[in-house]
Amino acid sequence: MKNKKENINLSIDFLKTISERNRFRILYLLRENKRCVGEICRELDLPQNLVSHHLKVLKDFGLISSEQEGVRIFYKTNPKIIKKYLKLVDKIL
Amino acid sequence: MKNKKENINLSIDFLKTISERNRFRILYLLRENKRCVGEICRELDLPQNLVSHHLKVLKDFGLISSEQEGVRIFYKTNPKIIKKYLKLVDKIL
DNA sequence: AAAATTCATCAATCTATATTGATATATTAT
DNA sequence: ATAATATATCAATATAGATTGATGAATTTT
Repeated sequence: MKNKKENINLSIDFLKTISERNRFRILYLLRENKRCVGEICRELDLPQNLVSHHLKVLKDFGLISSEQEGVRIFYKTNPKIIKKYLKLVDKIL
Repeated sequence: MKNKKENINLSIDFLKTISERNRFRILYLLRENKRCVGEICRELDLPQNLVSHHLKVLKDFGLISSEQEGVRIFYKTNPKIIKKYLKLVDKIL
């Protein structure tokens, strides 16, 4: 169990990560099925480099994971991790 | 019950509102006792106009409320409303 | 009524970061 | 080996919004 200040900072970082519109939409899109980058681009009508960038931010925070399948890379979300952070925020506020 | 798109936008607006560091700290500070603006400034070591600005953002979103007492204005948070929005986010993601 | 205190508001500036454009890397197909 | 496809990365720019500085409005005190 971390201390209060660390939990506050962690909560803020989490909230900043998911509050960006396109990242939130990506998480929403991935909540059911895994998708490759190109699919995400098409579904959300966003350029590839932008989607790659947001995927990296989400992955760096541990909210999504990826697996290579041939030339494509599929991303999937882990709802349990998201729930864990939401609970932390709920506990603090 | 609103439609999906509205709920997504509402969630994003909520997350943006609380993810700003100083607003998060204000909410954290107010979660127990009400405080006047000056107290918040002193506790968080922030200038008065900045605190007023963030209080307005939080109040406009309905996350806090205020009551005048003489020359001072006390703000308090409503944890139930925050919980309601967190639940919405949890449902969507 | 004047001064002091508390808070709000507005315009200007600063800052963080989202977006874009160009390019690199890796895998598959021909 | 070359071309084609899919994704990542990096530098440059754009933009949203946080912060600051100055001022105004309201209430209380003297």
